[in-house]
Amino acid sequence: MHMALSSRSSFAAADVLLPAAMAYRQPCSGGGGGPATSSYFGSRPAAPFFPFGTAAQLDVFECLSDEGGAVPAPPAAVPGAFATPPPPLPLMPAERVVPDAAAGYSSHARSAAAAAAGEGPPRRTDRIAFRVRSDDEEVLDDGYKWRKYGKKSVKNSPNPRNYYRCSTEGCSVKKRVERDKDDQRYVVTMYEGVHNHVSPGTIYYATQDAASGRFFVAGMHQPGH
DNA sequence: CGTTTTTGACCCGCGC
DNA sequence: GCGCGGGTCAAAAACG
Repeated sequence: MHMALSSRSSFAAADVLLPAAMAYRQPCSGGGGGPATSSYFGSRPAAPFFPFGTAAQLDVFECLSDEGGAVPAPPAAVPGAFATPPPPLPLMPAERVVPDAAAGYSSHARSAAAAAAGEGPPRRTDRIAFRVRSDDEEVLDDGYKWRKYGKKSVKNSPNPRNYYRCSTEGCSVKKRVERDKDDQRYVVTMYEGVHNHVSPGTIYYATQDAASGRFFVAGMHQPGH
């Protein structure tokens, strides 16, 4: 069963959401105040992926980082991103969600990843988490094809956590999805790793300007296709 | 028929 | 050393 790849008309609002996603992501890596560590995009200018989808559902968009901790969604102007997103958000204090998620994941994900990869070294993986409002849809369509490989109930949450892996061969990007334990209306999605390929769904893609580090929507299809 | 989901077992690191 | 919590594997079932 495939997710809502086509069951939902997510394209209509995508032009709005894409900028939004990107805009939020930039501050995401910086950690809202600390030295811009650029944990995610900054260090990996490659394969883009967009953790969002089902446009209509995206109500609140928060970004979490495994090192900075909470990164409250930047309310207004985001330098660099083209269009300032129109999100009427911030009703949710990010501090509540992040510590839990971030702490838990950073410690365990590391060991687990290391074990799985068979390499002990501090192989830092790009990890990014989003918390979006989605009442009925759990798995947001981000254009990639995911294969579920596990499901676990977590200690401090009544909701199970689902584990997905990118089904594209050679791509080891993982993603875990769970409903917010406090707000069942929200879904926390965590991505780990970077896709080594473009979206099979050929949704949107973007390019990053090496000099400025900014992102630009380059089109609707893969380059050269 | 190929791919994905399901689900329990297994494994591993960490804290006590 | 042991138990707990969390992440992954793998076999079988389900699905399109």
